[in-house]
Amino acid sequence: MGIAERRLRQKEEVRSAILSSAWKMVKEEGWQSLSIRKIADAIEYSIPVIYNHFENKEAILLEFTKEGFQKLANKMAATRNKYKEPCKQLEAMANTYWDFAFDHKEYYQLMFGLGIPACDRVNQVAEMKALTVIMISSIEEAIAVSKNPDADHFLKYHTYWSILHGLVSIQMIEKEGKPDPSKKLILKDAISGFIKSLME
Amino acid sequence: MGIAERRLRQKEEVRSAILSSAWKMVKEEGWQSLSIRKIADAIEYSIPVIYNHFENKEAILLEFTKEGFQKLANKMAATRNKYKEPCKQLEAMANTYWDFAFDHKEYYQLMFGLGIPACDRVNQVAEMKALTVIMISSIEEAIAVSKNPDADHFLKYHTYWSILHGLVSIQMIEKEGKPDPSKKLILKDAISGFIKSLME
DNA sequence: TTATATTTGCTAACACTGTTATTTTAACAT
DNA sequence: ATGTTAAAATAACAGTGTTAGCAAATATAA
Repeated sequence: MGIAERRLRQKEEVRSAILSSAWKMVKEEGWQSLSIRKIADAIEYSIPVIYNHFENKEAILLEFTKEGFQKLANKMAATRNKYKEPCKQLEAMANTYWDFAFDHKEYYQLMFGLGIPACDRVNQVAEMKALTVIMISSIEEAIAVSKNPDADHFLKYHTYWSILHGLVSIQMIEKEGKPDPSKKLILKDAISGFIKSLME
Repeated sequence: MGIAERRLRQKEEVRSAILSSAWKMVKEEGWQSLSIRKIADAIEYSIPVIYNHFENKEAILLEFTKEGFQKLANKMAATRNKYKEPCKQLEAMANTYWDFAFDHKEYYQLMFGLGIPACDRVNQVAEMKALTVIMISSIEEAIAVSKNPDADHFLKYHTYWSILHGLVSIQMIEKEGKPDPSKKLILKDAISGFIKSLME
C-alpha cells in the first residue's frame, strides 16, 4: 500500500514548504517580522497545520539554528583541511567565520541571539561615545609608549572592545545566569595577549 | 504661580514611576516580559498615560540603554584614573567591563541587543559541538607545537571563539547591513595577536 | 462665584502576535 | 453506500503595542 507513503511524502512537502517560505520571509524582512500567520498565508494552509509539523514557533527557529551551525561547521572543516600548519588553520578559519557571519547574517543573528531591534537603538545613543573616548585614550597612550607608535588607534580600540564584548556575550549565551568566576581566566588570557601584541 | 511647577513635578513623578517599575519588572522577569500593560498596572494608571511620557516602548528601552552606557562609562573612567601606566589601565578596564556586564546583566543585554530567547535555544543545539570540535582541534595542534605545550586547550579555544564573535557582533551592531571589507583588518589584527600569544 | 477652556486620564477599540479547542471536511476501508 | 479515521478549517483565547474618542477633574477668565 503506497497510501501511507504518499501521505508521508505530502506531509514532508508541507513541512519543507513551511521552512522554505519562513526562510524567504526572514531574508526579506528579518526575524522580527516572521509570524505563524504569515507562514500559513504563504503556504496556503490554515494556522493549526503548522502546529502539526512544529510544536511551536521556537521549534522552527531551532531548526534554522541547527542548520546554521551545520553550515558553519562544514565551512570551518573545509577551511581547516586546506592547511596543514595549525596557525594557518586558525588564521584561515577566522576568515571563514567572519565571511559566514556576513554572508549568512540571518543565520548568525539567530544562532547567537543578536537582537536586531537593538541595532537601531544603539546608534541613537550618544552616551556610547563617552565610553569610546575613555577606552581609546588608554589605547593611544599605550601605543605611544609601544615599539610601534604608528599603530592605528581606532583599529586597536575596536579590537580591544570586540574582544571584551565577545568574551562577555559568549559567556552569557553559554551559561545563562551563572557567573562562574573561573571563566575570568579567559578574560585575563585574551587581554594579556592583546596587550602583548599591542606593545609588540 | 506654583501651579505649573506642581504639575511638572507630578508629571515627573509619574515618569519616574514608569521607569522604576519597569526596571523592577526587568530585574525580576527579564526584558522579554516587560509590557506597557504591566507597567500601567504597576503604577496604577491607565495605559495611554504612559504614552504621555514616552513616545513608545522603544523610547523606554532607549532610556535604559543610555543609562547603561553612562554607568559603564563612569565605572571605566574611575578604573582608568586609578592607574598611570596605560597597560595597567587596559587590564583593569577589561576587568571593570567584565564585572559591569555580569553585575548589571540587564543593562548589558539591552545595550548590545543580546536576545535572551536564543540563550535557551543555543544550549539545545547539539550541532554546535561539531563546530567546537573543529575549532579546538586546530588549537590543540597549535599548542602542541608552541613553546608552551601545557596551555589549557579549552581556555584558548574559548578565547579564540570569543574574539571572533566579539568582532562580528560589534561590527553587526555598529553598522547595520554594511559589510565594510576594510573592517577585516580588525579581524586580522586580533587573530594575529591571539596566535602570537598562543605560540608564546 | 459661575462659566468657559484646558488639561488629564479613562474606556474601548484596532491590529497584531502565538496557541489551541471545536467543528467541519475529506479520505479511506468495509 | 456507510462507518471510521485522519486532516484541515473556523473561531476563539490570551496576550502584545498603539491610538481614537469621550468623560471628568482642574485651571483660567468673566
